[in-house]
Amino acid sequence: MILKIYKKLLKEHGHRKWWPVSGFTEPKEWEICIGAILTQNTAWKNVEKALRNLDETSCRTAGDILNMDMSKLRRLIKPSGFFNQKAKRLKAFARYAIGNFGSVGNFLRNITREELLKVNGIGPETADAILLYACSKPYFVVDAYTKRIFSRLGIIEQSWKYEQVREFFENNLPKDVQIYQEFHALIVKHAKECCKKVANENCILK
DNA sequence: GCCCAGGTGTTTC
DNA sequence: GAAACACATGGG
Repeated sequence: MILKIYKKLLKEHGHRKWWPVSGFTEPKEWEICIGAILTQNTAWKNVEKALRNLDETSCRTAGDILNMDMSKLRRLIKPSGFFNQKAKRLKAFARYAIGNFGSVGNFLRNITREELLKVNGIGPETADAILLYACSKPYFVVDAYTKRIFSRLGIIEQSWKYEQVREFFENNLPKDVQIYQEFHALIVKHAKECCKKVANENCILK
């Protein structure tokens, strides 16, 4: 049933090419990690401005984040909102990756979900976005859109907790990184077009 | 001016 | 536990 919805969305919207990256960081997966933190409860347009500021300042690596003055980091990411706490989160995250794994590459290869969730500022959705899109590990990313769309369809309950929804999707889909990556991207696309807070009558899933 | 956006951590019942 | 709140910018 879930796979059928996936195929319907894929047919409607095509491949989404997620996660969007410009590739200015080293490694390029690092941009996914910082984007995942910056986009917390924030429109992606605003995140792009913050990422562009980092790009223009040649802030390309975790080390660059660590070495940067806090006030400068706050200023650069200001367009993405919540800049005080996000600056702290970026620092904490970079410190964790480098301090515990030596390099971002090593971090990406060896990090576990359980460990990632212990980092301050990394909740379940951010952790799964990093695991799925930066590490290419099969964890399904659940966001507000996912809950809204699938509870409206009567497939899940609005009251389900994050882990419950994630496990539901993972248990009802082939354990396939490509599908998980594509599906989440399609859900975001679909939500923005046709499943906003006020439901669209022409929703293709109805 | 109001509402919303690819959440998370803390405080308070 | 779960509900309420703080965190902040920019676009519609």
